[in-house]
Amino acid sequence: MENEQLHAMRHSLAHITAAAVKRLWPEAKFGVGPVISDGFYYDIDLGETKISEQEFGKIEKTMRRIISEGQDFERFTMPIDQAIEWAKENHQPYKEELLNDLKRSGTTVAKDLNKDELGTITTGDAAVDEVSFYKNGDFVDLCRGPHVTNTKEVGTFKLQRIAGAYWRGKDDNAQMQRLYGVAFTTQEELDKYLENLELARQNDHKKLGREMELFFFDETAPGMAYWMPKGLAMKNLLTQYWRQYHKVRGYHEIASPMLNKQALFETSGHWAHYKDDMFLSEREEGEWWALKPMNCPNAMKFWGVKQRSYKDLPLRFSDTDVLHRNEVTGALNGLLRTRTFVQDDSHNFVNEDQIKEEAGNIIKIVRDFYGVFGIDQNVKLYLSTRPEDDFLGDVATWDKAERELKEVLESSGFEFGIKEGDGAFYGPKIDIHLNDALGREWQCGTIQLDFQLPRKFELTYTDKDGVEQTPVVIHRAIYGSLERFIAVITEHFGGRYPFWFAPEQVRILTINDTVLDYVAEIEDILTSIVLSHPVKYNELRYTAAIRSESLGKKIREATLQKVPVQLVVGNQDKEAREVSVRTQSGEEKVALDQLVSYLQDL
RNA sequence: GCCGCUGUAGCUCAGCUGGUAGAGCGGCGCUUUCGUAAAGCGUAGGUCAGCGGUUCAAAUCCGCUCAGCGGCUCCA
Repeated sequence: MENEQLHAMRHSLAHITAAAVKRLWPEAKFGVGPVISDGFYYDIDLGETKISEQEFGKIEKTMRRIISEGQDFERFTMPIDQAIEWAKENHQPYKEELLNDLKRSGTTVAKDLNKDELGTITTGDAAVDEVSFYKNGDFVDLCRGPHVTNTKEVGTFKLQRIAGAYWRGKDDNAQMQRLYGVAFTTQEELDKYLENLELARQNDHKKLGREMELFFFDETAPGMAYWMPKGLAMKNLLTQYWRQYHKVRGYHEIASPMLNKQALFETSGHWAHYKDDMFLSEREEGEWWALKPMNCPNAMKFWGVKQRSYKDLPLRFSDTDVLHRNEVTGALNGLLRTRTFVQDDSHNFVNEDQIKEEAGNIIKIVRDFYGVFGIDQNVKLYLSTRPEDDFLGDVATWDKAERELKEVLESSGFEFGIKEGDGAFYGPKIDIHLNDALGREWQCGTIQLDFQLPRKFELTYTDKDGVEQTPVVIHRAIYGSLERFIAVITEHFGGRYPFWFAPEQVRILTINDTVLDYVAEIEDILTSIVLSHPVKYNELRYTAAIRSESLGKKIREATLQKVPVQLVVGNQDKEAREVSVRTQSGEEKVALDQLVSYLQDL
């Protein structure tokens, strides 16, 4: 198989990278060096020495020398205890840790191992008797393989970047230096890959946001977007569609304070967990107020404000209030990760028997919303199940809920994956992921069951037998955050949004000033146009470029700003009572009295 | 928060091993009224992210801080 060969090439390059690093820095201690999509990486601990990109040339040169030396990859095995001795003698503590895990559990995959035992020394019976090594030249590495037979067979590669990475993904462990490389069979493939990467960067929402005048950031408000008129138009349109859609499906929109005293979050439990990530203000000694980082605690208040009956269920409170989270600086990323954001939130109160149907209803909303943008085939859904130990509630309830969510997913027609143990401590969840331009996955929509929050707020309803019961809450957001959703669809469409969603849908381009009266006439028509699908009362967004510039320049500007419909207006058009319509698919003449229906049919 | 990189005019960028800042676009003014991706001329913009240090001299070297990007961790 070609893929297996490419995998072996990349894996071998990881070893060659490590071998080169060892030649340059003999004291290097190595972690793991796996294959990833498009390439490979190797985790290296060089103590105080920091590799920077300036050293890539030197490392690559050494790698090329190793490759040209034509070293064979030789596999051999060693008894496990002897391998541990080898790691000790060669001062490879990370390998030693991996070997101890192998000996005890037969695996080095951290999540399959008992946390408390991770990396500890093992006594007693071994889970594996011997382990395999690969040797190329004088470089020996613990490895399952497979590899190419000779270093000359590794194809073409390029070191890409260096980044810090915690050993075994735990931030209290040592931070290693992760050296990333990309690798392909041929130079053409590598060039193509780098070229595509460059093209993907053209679709960066931060770049398009500036060019299309959608939003910007300022260093006095890190992680918080400023919305320009065109960007705000999109944000409002998302909300408008959301509001129209939910209103007729049994959702009740609410709004609540943006600032609460700490007591609210103490009740919800967030104070203990997330105090450090909240924006706080100490109004009086010892009295803290917090900008709300999520809507749930306030949403709970709406249930508790009056007596509730089983007849009220399901009861759905939706809102789009502004939230603030003091995300760590390193996590911020344009609109993809902000400190101020709006969730298209809802808290649906149900009883346990209604979970499945309600989750099914929400999945249908997901289908509709993502379908409206034509991206329902691009989503990836994940079911996250009960965490190993850090969870609340009884296992039977969890199991039943997980089973039901899985059934909902199975009948949804969406493909989905399962993230074992990745659920929140209060309940299982379904996440909806979308890719950005660089192929990174971002969680957008989410459906989270919560068995705990209603208890914390002591919320109850009276069932038909007159007994007090506790409802279950489903936290759900379809877009996720409006900010992130806009980022993702901007990158998905490269700024060329569907016509109904385009921030500037139509631009009139004049040829000279003698048509200004005709332009006014056209503007009257455009002002009257209201689109009705998929969003009702979607007033047409247009501008007129009437400045004394060449037509070529006006076309260039409108095209760069990705305005989907350009109306060229000159004397010929004026006399013929028509406009020259430019779209991505070409150009055509449209009679003035046909303009409304033409635009409404786009 | 951690690791690496980056920060020069509104934008995109140039500025070699230190000698005290430049271009194109954009803005403004004048001219031009033009038919499908950049009209012409002129002009104004910068404590070179900020603070401190080394030096006769710092955009350039060093330190700290801030912000952004790529990863790691996190993501209620």
